[in-house]
Amino acid sequence: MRSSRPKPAAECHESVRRQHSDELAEDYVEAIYKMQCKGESARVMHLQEIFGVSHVSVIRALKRIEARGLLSRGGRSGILLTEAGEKMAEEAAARHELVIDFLIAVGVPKALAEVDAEGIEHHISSGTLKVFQNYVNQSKKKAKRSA
Amino acid sequence: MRSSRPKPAAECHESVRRQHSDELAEDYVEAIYKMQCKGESARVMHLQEIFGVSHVSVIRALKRIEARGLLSRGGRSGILLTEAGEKMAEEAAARHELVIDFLIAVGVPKALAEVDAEGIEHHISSGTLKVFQNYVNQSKKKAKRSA
DNA sequence: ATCTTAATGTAGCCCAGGCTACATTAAGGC
DNA sequence: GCCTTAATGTAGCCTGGGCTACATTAAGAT
Repeated sequence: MRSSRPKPAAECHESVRRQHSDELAEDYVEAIYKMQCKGESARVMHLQEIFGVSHVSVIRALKRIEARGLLSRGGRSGILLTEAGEKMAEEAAARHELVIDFLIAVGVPKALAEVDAEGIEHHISSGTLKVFQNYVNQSKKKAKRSA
Repeated sequence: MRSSRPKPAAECHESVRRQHSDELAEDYVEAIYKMQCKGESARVMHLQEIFGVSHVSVIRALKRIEARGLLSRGGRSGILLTEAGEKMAEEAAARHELVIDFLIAVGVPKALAEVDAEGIEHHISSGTLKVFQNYVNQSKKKAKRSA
């Protein structure tokens, strides 16, 4: 907190920023989570590759995400998700999977579905997600029935 | 090459930026286009309201979009789309409509579909859009048949 | 013609998220 | 024990997009 800051902003754009920032945070915690699930400890260089950005960008993102209490980096022991971070990661991963499954269910080729899910997963309301969920469930039922 | 480089960047993030910037540009030209269709000439204050940002942000966005050759603002005669701008607007509007129609077709309530379409329309590949288009067409056919 | 006001534009700041270039640190090889 | 190297971290710059506060301009009222 700069002490010289007269609290400049109207509140309205706060939410926009936050949302934007959430996207990035979710992508990161999700990636870290997946690596941890595979037994690997997440490293800066891995994330750098995954997101296709410089290690500097990764480090700064991690700092911001750490400041939000989603992870901690104790020295070089890699990156550890906090409980909140894990929760976010699990939710993000679930949403991600759901979007992919949904896209596949409506006929998008798997590879494309995986790409597009990345793009849209952060922009879908919970209401629409529920619809997606229903749709996927229906599709599965139908598939089972016809099998 | 160090201090003398006014064009510092590696190319890789160019595309990311461009894409991001495209989103905003599309939203603007689409909004302007719609107003023009209704016979109104687009004004800064309108866009300000539509996007819920300050007029300053609108002006700066318009400048950047103008610099990209998508519109021109000759004095106070309002904002005019160039041919390229109109083309972009039409495509964006069509995509927008398609996404809404698709969401509705899979069961998302209309109001929600309209909100979510805003969020995701910029992140959907042309391949997936085609799938959406097919889906919508099928739905319409089905609706007609049962009618 | 002047005055007021609303619309537009400018100046200047903040933050996020890119980058490069340089600095440090941890590990391994010798 | 040193020396190289790869991973990480720092400094500093850019652009985009947000804002407030102030400046200008176009119009309408008087």
